[in-house]
Amino acid sequence: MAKTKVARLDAVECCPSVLSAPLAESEATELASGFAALADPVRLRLLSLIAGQEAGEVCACELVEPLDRSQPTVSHHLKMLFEAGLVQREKRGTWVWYRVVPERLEALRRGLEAS
Amino acid sequence: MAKTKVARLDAVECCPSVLSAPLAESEATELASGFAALADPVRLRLLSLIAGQEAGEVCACELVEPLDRSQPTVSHHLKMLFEAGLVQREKRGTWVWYRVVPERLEALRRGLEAS
DNA sequence: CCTTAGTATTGACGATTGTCGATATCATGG
DNA sequence: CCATGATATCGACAATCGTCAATACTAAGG
Repeated sequence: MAKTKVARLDAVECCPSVLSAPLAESEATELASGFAALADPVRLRLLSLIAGQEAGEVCACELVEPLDRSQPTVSHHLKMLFEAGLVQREKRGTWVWYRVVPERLEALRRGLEAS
Repeated sequence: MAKTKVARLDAVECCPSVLSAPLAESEATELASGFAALADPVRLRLLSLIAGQEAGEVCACELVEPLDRSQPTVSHHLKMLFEAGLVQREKRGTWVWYRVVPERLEALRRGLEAS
């Protein structure tokens, strides 16, 4: 991807930035909901656990114990991450496998970029 | 709020990343509180309004009207941004002037960086 | 079928958040 | 001093959030 050439265009069309004033109310609401998904330590650790896997994915069954939270609580946070577009999930038999969506993280990261 | 002393001081103190697994609980809590400060549309618009000033700073009196919120509400959000280290404030006579702290935004941005 | 096991949902609870009106604090200019 | 105006704090309220126990759902193996 020739990113340098189209970088500005993408930034303008695809993802509003905090530093590109003035931020419209709808853009602000959209960005804020993304950051809200990151505003919890359990969810951040979930992301880091999933992203840290060699295979790029991990079974939900391996995410309960290291977080020291109940299974419903972990399931709840995984759902929030999924609905925020930060992780993707795939059911295989009894198990559900999660992987991060780097593009979504990148979009939020660009929201904090200095113009 | 003294953090427990850690061997890899630089790596831990400077900027933990979501994608640098595993994210310790204290690091996750620290990062999450930063993102929580960004998880509100009013605060994002405040940041964009302050950052968008030519002079790099703006009087608080100019921030109430464009946000369509009461003065106490805006003051409340400015306080949260200040306590999160995202803005700096300076009192000059009756007025208070705000400017963004780019380093803080940058630190949070790096928290979302791929490895 | 029935049991087992992984995952999701429900219902409840205390804690936190965003909001505003009322009020306090503070600096300035008569 | 006092009056004015900018900013911060307080008190209250509804709404949302994080959490867990209980339970429902679902796929696999006897």
